[in-house]
Amino acid sequence: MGRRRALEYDCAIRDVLDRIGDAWSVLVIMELSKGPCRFNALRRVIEAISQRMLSVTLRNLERDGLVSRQVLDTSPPQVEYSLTERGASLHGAISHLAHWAETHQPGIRTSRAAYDAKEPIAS
Amino acid sequence: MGRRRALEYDCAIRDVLDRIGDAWSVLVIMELSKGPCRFNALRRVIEAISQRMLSVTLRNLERDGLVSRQVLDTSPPQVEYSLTERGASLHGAISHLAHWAETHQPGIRTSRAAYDAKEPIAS
DNA sequence: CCGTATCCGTTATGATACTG
DNA sequence: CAGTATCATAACGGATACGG
Repeated sequence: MGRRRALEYDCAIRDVLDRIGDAWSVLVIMELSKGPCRFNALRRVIEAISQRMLSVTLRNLERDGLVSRQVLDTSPPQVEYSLTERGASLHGAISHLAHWAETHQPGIRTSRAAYDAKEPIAS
Repeated sequence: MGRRRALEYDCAIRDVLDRIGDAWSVLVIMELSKGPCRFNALRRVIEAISQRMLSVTLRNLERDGLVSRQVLDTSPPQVEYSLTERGASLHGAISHLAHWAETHQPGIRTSRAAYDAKEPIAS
């Protein structure tokens, strides 16, 4: 079967990872932590994201109360997204992990290279 | 295309989430943080994990230098897994996120319920 | 401008069977 | 006990076209 929800496992951390473990949520949260942003503006910044995935990602974040959606009453209707207080606090927790990642990335890359060297593609 | 590596995005946090974002890595790290454990013992504890996924998960964690693998010279050969120092430090970073998750889970569930109530399955 | 709906290829993963 | 190989399948995500 697919990957998601392999186990409910009433573990709070799973709830969070199911949300931010995907490819885009973290990037969106990071971007919104700089300030409110409109849909297409986000698209331009994250550029590689498809319209569909940005839409899905934002909807999920909004559903969890991490992002708020504000429809502006302008001539071409605009929609502005921003982090809620909860989203901002999550951003803090993520930053902690991001700091760990930056600190250990060199070591991890070294480990990977060493591991791969021992197990060549062909046997 | 598939889900993984939608964007390389030279962002260290992605490297970490690509590793621990999956369903099992966090559970394995959590379990090993309690102390060394053998393969089938892990299987029993995490119970819902398939043999294949435990194998794959452990291999990836080992590749990143987060887990060490020790073959014991016993009659039926046994293999003991344990967190490396790096793995232990990641566990610390995860714990921080886990704490956030536990703190905010009730609020998130409330938000989800409210959101879903507004958008019924049938329109 | 801001999305949603559909189609469809790619990938992750469980089941099963087999090896050391 | 501790894995690996193969297969089938469900889920993910991009492209595209359309709607508000």
